[in-house]
Amino acid sequence: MPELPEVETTLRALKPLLEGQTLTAVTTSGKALRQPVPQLGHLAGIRVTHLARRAKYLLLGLSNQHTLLLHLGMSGRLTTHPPDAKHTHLTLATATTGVSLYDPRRFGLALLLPTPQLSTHPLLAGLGPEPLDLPSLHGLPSQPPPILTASHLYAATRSRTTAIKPTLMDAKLVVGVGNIYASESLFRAGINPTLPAHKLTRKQAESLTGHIQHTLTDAITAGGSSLRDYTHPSGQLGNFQSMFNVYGRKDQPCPHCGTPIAHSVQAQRSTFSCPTCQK
DNA sequence: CTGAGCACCTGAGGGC
DNA sequence: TGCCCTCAGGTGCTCA
Repeated sequence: MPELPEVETTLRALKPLLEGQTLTAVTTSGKALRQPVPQLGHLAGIRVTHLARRAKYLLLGLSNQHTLLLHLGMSGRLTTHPPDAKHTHLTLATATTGVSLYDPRRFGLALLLPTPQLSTHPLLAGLGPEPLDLPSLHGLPSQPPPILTASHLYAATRSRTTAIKPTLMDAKLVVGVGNIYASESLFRAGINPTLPAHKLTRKQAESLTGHIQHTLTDAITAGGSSLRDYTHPSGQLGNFQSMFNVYGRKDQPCPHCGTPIAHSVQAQRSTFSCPTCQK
């Protein structure tokens, strides 16, 4: 499920459940995610001091000068109600609730890192700017990360001959733009996903920057309502997908001009676009 | 440095 | 019913 909007809404849902709470037990499945999950039983009695985010990494600051870094991969969720134990790889229990990392495909990640070394950890050190300035970026032990600007997008694409769509998904350039929102942002900006990145004009860089930011902001607003279903048992999966203009809509009419939406593959990932609106 | 390809893993859905 | 194929929201590695 997770692109940046879902990681962000997950964080917002978990914050009131975990922040300031003492962990009563931390259990792991013993199965490896992208990397082996460390033993975490010794975190019982430790307090979660704050929740933060960098790119799609959730960062749980702990009272023992360590940070629990979590990533949801392709299929991960953090939920108070995991569907089954088979794919529940980590559970953080407090006096009042339990939050589980549920991840069938196991592309996720759980690492315990010394907080002072967080910003220099290889996973985080090379990341590009954040698309949005959000409260979740603050409270990190280091300075808040830079925020995407059109100037950065323009400058950083000058040396890239690869198509703009896979380039947008490169976290060295900008973090948090996944496969769905790369297609959606390019549609909104009217830019062909196959345009070589270095051919992006300054004007297009400005437009694209704005549309990335608006698309993600809209998705966070909508994702809040769909993701709540994962942490609260009451709801069904939200109508999250109804906001997509092109993603998953192959052969359906473009919402602007009615032309059938085209599907292609770039860097082994599905791309959706309007052949008329994105010249 | 860039860019292309592959790898990790499980489950859902379509065609036969 | 079952088998086989393709596809899925991410990221990091290798090799040219």
